Amino acid sequence: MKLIKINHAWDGKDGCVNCAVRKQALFGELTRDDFDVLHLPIPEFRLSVGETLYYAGDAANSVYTVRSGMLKLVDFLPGGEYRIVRLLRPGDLAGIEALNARPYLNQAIAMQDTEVCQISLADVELLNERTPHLCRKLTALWQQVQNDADIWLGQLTVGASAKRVVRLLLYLADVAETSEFLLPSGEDMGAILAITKETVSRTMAELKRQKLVFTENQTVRIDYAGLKQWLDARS
Amino acid sequence: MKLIKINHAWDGKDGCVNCAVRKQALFGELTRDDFDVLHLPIPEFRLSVGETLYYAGDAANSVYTVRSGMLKLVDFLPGGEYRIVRLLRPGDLAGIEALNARPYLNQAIAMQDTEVCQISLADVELLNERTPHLCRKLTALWQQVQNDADIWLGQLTVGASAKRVVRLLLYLADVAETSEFLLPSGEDMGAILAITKETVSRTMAELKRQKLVFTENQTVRIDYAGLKQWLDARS
DNA sequence: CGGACGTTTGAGGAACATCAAAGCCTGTGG
DNA sequence: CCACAGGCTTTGATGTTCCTCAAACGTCCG
Repeated sequence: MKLIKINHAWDGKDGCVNCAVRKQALFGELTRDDFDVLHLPIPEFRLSVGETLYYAGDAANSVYTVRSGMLKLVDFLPGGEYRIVRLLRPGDLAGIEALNARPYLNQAIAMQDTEVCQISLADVELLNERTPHLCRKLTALWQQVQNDADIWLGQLTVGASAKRVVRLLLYLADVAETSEFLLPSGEDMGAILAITKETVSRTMAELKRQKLVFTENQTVRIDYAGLKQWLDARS
Repeated sequence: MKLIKINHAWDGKDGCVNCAVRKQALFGELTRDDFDVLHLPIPEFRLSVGETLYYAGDAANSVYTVRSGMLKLVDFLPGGEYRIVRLLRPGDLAGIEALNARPYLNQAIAMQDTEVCQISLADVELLNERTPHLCRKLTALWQQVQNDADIWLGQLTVGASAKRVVRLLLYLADVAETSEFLLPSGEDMGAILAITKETVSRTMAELKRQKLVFTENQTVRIDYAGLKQWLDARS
């Protein structure tokens, strides 16, 4: 793996303290002094679309805070198929299983241009002994994992394929906090929903015909309320 | 909810310290002295098949360590369908989302006669300030959640229905650590795999014909190696 | 301009859901 | 002890959904 390492002018303590995603991220509840414990500067990497941050089974020495962009966590099945089990957005923590000294469970691949901060296991452990803040934040991040798994399992892999597509669109709008966002490729949507890209395409075409979604290039705008109603009508 | 409360002769500190599932469970890494912090005795409940431990949306003041039996975590969908998103076995922690002051995410229902210990949020927080052991154990338990979610998403909701059934049987054997175990009802297996109970029944019938699984009453014995081979043959 | 890649659309067939009825345990009350 | 009701499972017949395969179309880059 030879990812591009970024060197900011503000590398060092102030960079972290003022980080735009710090509130949501792992270091969200640390005090300014806590940062003195860390090995600074924190390495930061930039990934382009399709690049892999780590592979399933890799020895895990770091976790990564997503600063911008989006990562997909992918399971490859014997036979070449793949399944996307989670999406990571700014503030999320990738490779969280490293905290148990386990190899990475899945492959992390950038779906857009993405920036991540690398946090070594050693730093996490140092901080953990120093302050209870980190444990609280960790718990919150794990909770997020469970929350997502719940949505994935309860809503995105169940029922008619059209419903799944609509639920995914609503979910993406929810996490993006806007009804206009970058649409994953048909194949990726299929890998999230456990349906084929052709079925995704057909469903999207139908939704466009019904004026519930509008696309231009990669970006999509959805009629959030309309889609919710569409869902309720066939539940 | 009026569950049956159990009163053991050994209620108190010794009961916990000597608990059969303590090593895997939340208190696994506590020292004997740590127990002095707790409000003892720890309340313990017994649930019969079908009884509910808590409902989705209930205010969550406790987590529960499963001592024996099995719980299912269930999502109910608008329309009466339901989906099982996780199974909890002895040593697992139910209601883990309570640790973030969130209401319970799903309904917990006993699939067999089941015993649980109730641990109040207050106790967890007391311990957490006193010792870093708990945080480590919590992290391990959250990891388990992620692991399971991964298996669920990657293996149990993907591919032909027969493959899913076989993967579920192998999974159940793995967690039970024996190839002979209590078989969930057809409807429950369907709710885990996102297929109908009829399809489950047909698949099981076929596997019995092929001498890969044997049932008597509720218990099932599987030809573990045979099923693995069966899976590999059609991957 | 041409090639690679992702999307769209179509036709056909397989897999699974649905509906329905019969069979099988289990517990209950006569 | 047997009869019977209720729940769960089994099996069958039918229909729909969605996957598969295939070809055409569009878009991005060299």
